[in-house]
Amino acid sequence: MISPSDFLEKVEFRDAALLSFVTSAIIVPAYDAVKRDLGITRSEYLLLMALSHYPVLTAQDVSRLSGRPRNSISRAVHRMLAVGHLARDPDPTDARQARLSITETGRALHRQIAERIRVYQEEVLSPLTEQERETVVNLLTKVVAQRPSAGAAEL
Amino acid sequence: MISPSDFLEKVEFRDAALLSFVTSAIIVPAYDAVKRDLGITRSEYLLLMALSHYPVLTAQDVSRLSGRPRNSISRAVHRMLAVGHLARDPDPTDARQARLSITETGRALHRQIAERIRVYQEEVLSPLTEQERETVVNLLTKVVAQRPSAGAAEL
DNA sequence: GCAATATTGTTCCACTTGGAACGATATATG
DNA sequence: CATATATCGTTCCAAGTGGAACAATATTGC
Repeated sequence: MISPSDFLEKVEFRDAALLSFVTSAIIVPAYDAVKRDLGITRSEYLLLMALSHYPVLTAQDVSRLSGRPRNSISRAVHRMLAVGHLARDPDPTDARQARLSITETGRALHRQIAERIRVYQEEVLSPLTEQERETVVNLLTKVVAQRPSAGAAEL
Repeated sequence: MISPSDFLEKVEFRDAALLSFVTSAIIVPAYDAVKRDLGITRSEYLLLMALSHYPVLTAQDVSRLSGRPRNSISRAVHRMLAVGHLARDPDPTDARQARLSITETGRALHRQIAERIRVYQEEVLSPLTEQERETVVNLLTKVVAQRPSAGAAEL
């Protein structure tokens, strides 16, 4: 039987493939679990996540921050408004945009989602010692520092 | 202005977010360029990639190897057959499955795609020294070794 | 101050995706 | 040997996705 990880050693861009494999091992199951159990799509939790770290954002801000297109965020905003996880106020200085903020129930949901993803992260990265993990984080941080505005995390 | 990378420092699962950010910075633009310039979808190049490293595979093999569902691979097989990048022969010992192999034009296309992705990889990882990069690769390899059959690379 | 241009958020649409069910074939069980 | 179960590849369908065009509003340049 051929396993997916055998494939990694053969591929022409092995380093990217390794990064992708590890990322997927965390993100994909976590994302599936969140969608299945909480009914939240990716755009929706990116929206909640952005708003739980910044008190007020426009939809455009969230789009740029998350790397999702504006129409996806627009849909997410409507769904989250409908279930009361978001508040939207017109911006008094610019009638085009609206000021979005997260509600307490939205924040609670975000905490649930984040905790769930964190559990997957810990499990996948458990083969590394504390120090090894810190090394990886430092080196990846160095990489990110060179492209602060690149495509955004495919979280 | 808030940049996506600022977000990384705040998120609850920063390590996964870092991995995801770096992976996306390579994979997403590379994938977009391949689709735009060569008209090849992700399932299709995963198919070509698998077959350029294993002489004969069934669609099921490719599905397991790539982590893509069987119907996606099925579609990819038909498209690649239509343009002559693939050959399909009935398996004499099992009429359910077919033996897939890549043609010379398929192999050439694969080379183009792989080279293109490799260029993105080199550009994004260029902030690391040779040694640092080796360190990252070793540590990620250690992580992968613990879950050889996990979800497969989201390449 | 006014016309040209840019930006925000939305709707529309074409496309990709992956789960589920299906027919055909193979394997296991009694 | 017959029936139940599993597997392969396919088709169907519902859902998510993102580009493009759009109306409303803001900003810029003359």
